[in-house]
Amino acid sequence: MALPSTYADRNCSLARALEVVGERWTLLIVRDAFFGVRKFGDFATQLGLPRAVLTNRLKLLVREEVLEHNDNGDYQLTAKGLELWPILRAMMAWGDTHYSPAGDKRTFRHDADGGLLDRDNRCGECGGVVPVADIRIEPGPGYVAGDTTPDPVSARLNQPRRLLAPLW
Amino acid sequence: MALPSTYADRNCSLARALEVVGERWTLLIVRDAFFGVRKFGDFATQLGLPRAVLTNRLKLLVREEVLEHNDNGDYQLTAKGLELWPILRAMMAWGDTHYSPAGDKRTFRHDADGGLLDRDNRCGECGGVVPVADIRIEPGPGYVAGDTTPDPVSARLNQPRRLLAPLW
DNA sequence: CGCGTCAGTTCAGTGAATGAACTACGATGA
DNA sequence: TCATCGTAGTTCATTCACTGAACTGACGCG
Repeated sequence: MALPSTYADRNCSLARALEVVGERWTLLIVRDAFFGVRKFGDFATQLGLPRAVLTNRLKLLVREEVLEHNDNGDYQLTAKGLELWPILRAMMAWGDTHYSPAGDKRTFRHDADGGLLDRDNRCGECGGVVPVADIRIEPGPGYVAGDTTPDPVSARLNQPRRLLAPLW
Repeated sequence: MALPSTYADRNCSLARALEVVGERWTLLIVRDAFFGVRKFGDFATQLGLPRAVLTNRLKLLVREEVLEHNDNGDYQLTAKGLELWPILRAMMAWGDTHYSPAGDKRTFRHDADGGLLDRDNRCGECGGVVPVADIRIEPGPGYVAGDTTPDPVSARLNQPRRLLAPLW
């Protein structure tokens, strides 16, 4: 979707955004990066996508400065990448609303005071807008235990944890 | 992306949402629906996508109850489809921020009082959250005139207009 | 009846995704 | 020094989806 046969409408910032994060797997990779995944192998394990595709996507994301590939081989979100959070949040919210009748699959809390976050990242406890790094994610009422592949990466991801904190 | 080879992680509402709106073209079709496009031919003209692909995407969106196909052949957003607005808004905002140095390509205003909307759809004038149907969209500072194909559908879309109001 | 328009369908060609196997390379350790 | 292991990719044959152009079928109009 990205480079070959680009979207025609240059006046649409949506089309431009989709050229970067609109391809299959890309947003899931970014989501995993928010959840603390940083290593090639961990992305591959957790997402189960072909390694060749992962290579291409990571290259694109690094080229577009959504991720940076640092010296010890880790892929980490840049400031530009962190700004994708509202998109992920909106998509998860829509998916939860319409495809998870038992309730949200994940809950987001303010790590400092445990307050629930609304969909604009505002804390129900202290009322402030919580920066991404201070968000704690945990399984929500709609979470189905045992429904994930029991790989060690997923196991860690499904523990309550702070966003962006490295997995290992 | 949708049915064949579905995303594995059933506990991720993001993956579930992406199965519906994550395929190439789908979000652009939904965007056009917000902008008032309702007819097969107008989607095809405006997006320049192969008609076979358009057929598939519309079928999927109707099956998922994002659009409804009413008796006179129009495709219109359902309530579930309208709830995709925050996703579109977030993506357009990100695209504008990072790929439109001259400013936003579109501005959103409260049609009643002309107040600028922030990224949560709150009106800068009256302070209320504006429902989608009361949003007026118009070319913003980053809009590049003459950069779109001069088809009649695009021409109408680039006039200031209310969201959801039919094109014709 | 003849013509144009709209809404799709069909089809050959191409490019990307898939899955499995393979390679390159640094760290460990006998 | 050399074998072993884990990580990070690459390669490749197959499958699948997208592309673009042409075609079909239904409806409206004069």
